[in-house]
Amino acid sequence: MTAVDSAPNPDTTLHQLVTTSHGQFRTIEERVASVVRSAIAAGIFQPGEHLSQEGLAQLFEVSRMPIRSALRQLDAEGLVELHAHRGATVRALSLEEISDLYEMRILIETFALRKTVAAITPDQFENLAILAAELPERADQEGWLEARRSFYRTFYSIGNTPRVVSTIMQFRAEVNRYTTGLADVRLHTHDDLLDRVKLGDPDLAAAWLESHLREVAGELKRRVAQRSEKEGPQPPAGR
Amino acid sequence: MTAVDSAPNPDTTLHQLVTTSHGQFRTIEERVASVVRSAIAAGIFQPGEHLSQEGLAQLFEVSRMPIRSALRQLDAEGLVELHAHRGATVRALSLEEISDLYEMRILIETFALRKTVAAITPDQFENLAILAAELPERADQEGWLEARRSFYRTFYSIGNTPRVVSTIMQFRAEVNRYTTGLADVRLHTHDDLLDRVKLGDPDLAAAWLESHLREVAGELKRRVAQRSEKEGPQPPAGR
DNA sequence: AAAGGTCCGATTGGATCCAATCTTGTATAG
DNA sequence: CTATACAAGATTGGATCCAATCGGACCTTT
Repeated sequence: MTAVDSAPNPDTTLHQLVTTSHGQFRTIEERVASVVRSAIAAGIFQPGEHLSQEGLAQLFEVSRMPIRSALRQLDAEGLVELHAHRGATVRALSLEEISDLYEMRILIETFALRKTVAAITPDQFENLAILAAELPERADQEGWLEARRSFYRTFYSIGNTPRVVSTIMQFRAEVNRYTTGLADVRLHTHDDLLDRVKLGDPDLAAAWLESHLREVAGELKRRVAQRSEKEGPQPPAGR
Repeated sequence: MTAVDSAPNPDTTLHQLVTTSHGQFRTIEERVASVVRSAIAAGIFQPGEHLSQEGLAQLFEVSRMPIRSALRQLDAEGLVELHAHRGATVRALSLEEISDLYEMRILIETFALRKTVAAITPDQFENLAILAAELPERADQEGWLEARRSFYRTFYSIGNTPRVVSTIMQFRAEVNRYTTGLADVRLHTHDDLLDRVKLGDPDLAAAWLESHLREVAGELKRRVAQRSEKEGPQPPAGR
């Protein structure tokens, strides 16, 4: 129950996530993993927060077993931290780790973007443009985050192997919960990206992506820095 | 039992792994995950092979539950593939995916290596030199793979955040099982690496690492290609 | 004889129960 | 008054049992 009560207000959103996730998964653990992943991305479960198996089990109205499986998976994905006999906490990233994550994103995503630009067909481009056009109207809605994930997944899947795409999506998932506040900036990011892709120059597109990611990382670092000095100086993240 | 019998001969090695893993883990699932990870890296469990929960449970003489948790974790790490109600198989990488994995390794590891070169102290260097000197004599022994893993982990931990190190180790773990045959080439790789690090020039060290990884990747691709044409043409990896 | 459907065995997913470990509060000794 | 040791409660790890799903064999039908 701590997992539920600790969320100040968006508790309703959490229940929405749980209830709307019913018919779309083959097993319960997949359902749980997906919902908790989304909840962490949306900031409903905040970094450092303790997630008790019993609380989640009551929330989903299932036993603790699929919860455990889901947490194990999220642990390997880097979203939660599991300590033996002490339970799970939402992983908190230090300023330096966020910075590193963005550096790695720049390296991998520019590598992948070049391939995408080289491989994309007019049909695929049109399809992506439609998806991008649908995104703004879903903003602030419940499926927003998932829709954006889906867009980038199909985008990078063009010209890249599943292994590369999964790495990209994992990095994105890890930083997502820190970027939820910058929605105003990122509303037409997709259009900007597609504009560069349309030109067909891999170097140009890669250069734009790098500067864009660096910009976001900078703003993020600024925000985290000023927040941490407001809450008083404390080591990156007490364990 | 299929999991045991299918290994033609190194079956004994598998039992060695299981028996020698007794006192060093806090929970059974950690033990299982570690042993299976090593077994996949060593080629005892071969790509595409089916791993039954019951077989592994009998092998470790435990219930199926810690097996399931361990498999879930290895699935998220990319070493096995989990299909609902159909069990786990050792993930088989296509030629293109191996290539991509090495490209990503080049990007991330050169990034990390520059930081290591810049941050390393004489004491740390001496410590690593000792570890590297111990490696050749443990070759072909049982703890060889783990010792090498440990070396690279401590190496990259110098000057880099845990998040970066864990990404590197994950990539390494995924390609390890395809590189077990090239031990002759990689016996003094560590010394070569340390030589470059000793010079203190990040660019030089990064350039060497890139060419080295490219060389290994090339040999790997050649080997996989000729093996697949010997076994007859077959799609990358049937599911 | 080939194609489709149905039934049964095998394997995995989920629930309940028990054991082990950690945490917290309390009491006692210094 | 502080610090350490002990003990009770809570939470997680592991085992056993039951249910759901998948695969293949056999049979029926055209």
